[in-house]
Amino acid sequence: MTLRLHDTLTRQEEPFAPRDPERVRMYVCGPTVYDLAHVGNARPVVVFDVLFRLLRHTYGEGKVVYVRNVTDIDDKINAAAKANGEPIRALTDRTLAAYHADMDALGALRPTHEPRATEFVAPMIAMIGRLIAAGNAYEADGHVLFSVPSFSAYGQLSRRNRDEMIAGARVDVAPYKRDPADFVLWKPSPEGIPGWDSPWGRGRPGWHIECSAMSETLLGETFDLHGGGLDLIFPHHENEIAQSVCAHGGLRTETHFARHWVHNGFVMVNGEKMSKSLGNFWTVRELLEEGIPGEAIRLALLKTHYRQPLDLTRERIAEAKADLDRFYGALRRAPGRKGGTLDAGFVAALEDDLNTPAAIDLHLKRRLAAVNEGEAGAADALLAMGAILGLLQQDPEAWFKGDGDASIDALVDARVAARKARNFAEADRIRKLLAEQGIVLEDTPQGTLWKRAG
RNA sequence: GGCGCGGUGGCCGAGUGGCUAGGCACCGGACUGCAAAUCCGUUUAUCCCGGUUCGAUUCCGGGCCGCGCCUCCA
Repeated sequence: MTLRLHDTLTRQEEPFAPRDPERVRMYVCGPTVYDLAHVGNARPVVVFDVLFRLLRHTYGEGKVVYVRNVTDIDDKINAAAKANGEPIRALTDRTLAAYHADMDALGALRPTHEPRATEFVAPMIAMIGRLIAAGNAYEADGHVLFSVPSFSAYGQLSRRNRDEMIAGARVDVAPYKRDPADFVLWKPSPEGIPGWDSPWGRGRPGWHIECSAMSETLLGETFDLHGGGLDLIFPHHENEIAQSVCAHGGLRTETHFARHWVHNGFVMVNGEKMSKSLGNFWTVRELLEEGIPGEAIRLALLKTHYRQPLDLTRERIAEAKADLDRFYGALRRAPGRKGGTLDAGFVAALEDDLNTPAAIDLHLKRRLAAVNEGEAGAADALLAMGAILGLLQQDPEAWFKGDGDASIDALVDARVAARKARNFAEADRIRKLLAEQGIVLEDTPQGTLWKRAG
C-alpha cells in the first residue's frame, strides 16, 4: 500500500511518489503575521502536520523537508503596526511568537524551515529580473507585472480561463496593466512604508512571489508536494505556478514545479466560512485561555476528513475532549510504552487520502476497547498510532490533574482511609466536597484516581 | 455571470454496485457500599425525480437546497 492523495491539479487521487525518497520535499503556505491565528488558520497546520508525520514514518525522520513560510511583508501588517504605533518588526516578531506558541499547543511539529519574506527579498528580486528577461514580466508605472498571456498553461490549477476571469472580475483593473489578468510582482513603496532597493526603484514584493522564491531556494525548482487552504488555489497558487514555471525556463514536463497539490477545506461556523472579514472566528488563543486543551482542538479538527468542510461548534470540541478523556483514562490504568506496532488498517486509512476519521473511529477506538479489556500490547499500539496523529503523547496523570494539587491529594487520602474503615458517610462527605471543586473520583482495584471534570 | 464542492440515522462521520463502518448521545442491564470508569444489549439513514443495472446510498442526467472561489483570506 502506498500513499494516495487527492491532487487539485487532476482532481483525482494520485499515488504519492517523491522524486527522491531520501529527500521528500513539501511546501505549505504559512501565516501572515499581523494577528492571532484562528481555528481556520490552524486547520492546514494540523492537517499537514499529520501528513508530515506520516511521511517521516514512511521515509524516515530525517528524510522529509517541510517548508512553511512566514509572510512578514504585507499591507495588513503595515496597517496594524501603524494602528498600534509599533515598529513593524516588533509586531511581526510578537505575532510569530504567538503563532508558534499556539501551534505548539495544538501538537504541531515545527517545520524544517520557516523562511520569512523579509529574509528572501534578494531572491525575489533576482527571480523578477529573470521573468522580465524571459519576456514573462514587464515594468509599468513603477510596478513590475507578470504577463499572464505569456504563459499558455495559466489557469490549469483553478480550471478557469482568462476570459472568464475577466468577465467575472469584481474589481477595477489598474490602468498600467497590459492585460486585465496580469498581477503584481513588485510595487513601489511610498515614504513610511517598508521598501527595498531594486532595479525598479524602492519598493516591495507582491504577495505571490515570496513563495516562488522561497521554494526555489530551499527545495529547488521541483519538489514533491505543495499544500494550503482551498482559498489559495486562486489566485495565489495559480500565480505561483506561473511565476515559478516561467522563471525556471517554461513548461517542460507535466510535473514541473510541485508534483502534488493538496488543499484542505474550510472551518465553518454556522454554515459559513470562518474568516477574519466575517468576524465569526475563534482564535486558538482564546480557546486555550478558556481551558480547552490544544489536543482537544486538534482532535476536533482531525475527526473530519481534511477536504470536507468542518462546522466547528463547542459541542464538537467538548466531544473531542471527552474522547481524549477516555483514551487517557485507559492509558492511565494501563500505561503504554513507546515503540508499539501500528495496526495495518490504521496506516492504510491514512494512506487513503489521509482518512483521519476512519483512522480514529475505527482503529484508535478499537485499540481503546482492547486496552480496556486488558489486551497485552494494546496500549503500546495506541500510543504508536497516536504519535502519527500527534495525539495521546502526554502523561495521562498530567492530562487529568493539570499541575496537580497537594490539598486534593490529602483529601483523597483521607477518603481512602474512611472507606477502609467502612465509614461511608465520611467518605461520601469528602467526595461531595471534592465534587464542589470540580474533582471527580474513580475507585479502581489499583487505588483511587482523581481528575478535574469538564 | 463564470468555476467548483457538498447534501447519510437525534448529532458527528467514513466506506461501498448487492453482504448497509465507527463514534457520540439516549435507553435498558452488569459491575460498584454509593459513584466514577468499564463491559453487554437495544434503537434510528443514505435530499427529490428519472436513467443504466438482475440489483444504487454508491454510476449517469436533471432538479432542489447549502457552501465556497472569482478581492485579502488557511
